[in-house]
Amino acid sequence: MLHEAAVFQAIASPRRCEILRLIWAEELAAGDIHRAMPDVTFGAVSLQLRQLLDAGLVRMRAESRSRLYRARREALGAVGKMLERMWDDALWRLKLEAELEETRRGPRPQARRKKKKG
Amino acid sequence: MLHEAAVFQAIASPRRCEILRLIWAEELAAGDIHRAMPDVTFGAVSLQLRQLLDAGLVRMRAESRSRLYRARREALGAVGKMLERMWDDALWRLKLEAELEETRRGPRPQARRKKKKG
DNA sequence: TTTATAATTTAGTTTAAACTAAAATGATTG
DNA sequence: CAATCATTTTAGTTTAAACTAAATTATAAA
Repeated sequence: MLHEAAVFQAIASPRRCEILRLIWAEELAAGDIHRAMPDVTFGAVSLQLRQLLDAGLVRMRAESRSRLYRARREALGAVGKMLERMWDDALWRLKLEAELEETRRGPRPQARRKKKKG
Repeated sequence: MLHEAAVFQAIASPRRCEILRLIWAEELAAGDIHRAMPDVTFGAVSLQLRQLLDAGLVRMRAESRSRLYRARREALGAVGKMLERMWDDALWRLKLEAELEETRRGPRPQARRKKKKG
């Protein structure tokens, strides 16, 4: 297991958390990660990836011209579990927000109705 | 349970972690906390305490002129467990370091000897 | 070898956090 | 009430993190 202080420091940045989330379940190239966060430069993403790598929170392997990153979930231990819960909560919030939006466009149903799919 | 992002942010600072450690097992007045970290001003300590309070990581109660703080261990959940482990490790490191120091002043004993007290 | 692609690194800038010194608050004592 | 103590708050400074733009490295394709 990693030195917790380093882990806390690493995940304190929303940017690094977002990167971790992106490469939590799949391996992505640095460029893919950057495309998912177009509000910053490629350089900025690369620097954060380096920090995560130095902290031991992600793995990297070179494939042809690309460098593929993925989270070292096993190294994150309990912090990882908490990140997952946080991300799940975010999804839940989005879902909730969508439902709230729906209610704003029509009368609030008495009881939960089966949603029409689509 | 608290919003994890806020917890991560709060514990990312070594100063705030140190404060949490001080008030983990006992209630301390702001002034006591400051006396334990004389490298910063009272004002600085007070500001960090306010952050911890706003983040919901500590409780405060006023008693006479003092304000007594203590960690809300229950609110910290798994992060709290990790902090504890981190602090235990620190103690262990100190102990180890002391033993190493001892070996530098004399021949390394074959097996652990009972320490002379004082 | 030249050109293009993928990423990293560097140097300098912006931004935010932590801090200090001093002023303000609020309870307690004389 | 004034004086003191414990603490907080404010305004301004220092320091560190994140960022950008541009230069650099490394791989692959033409």
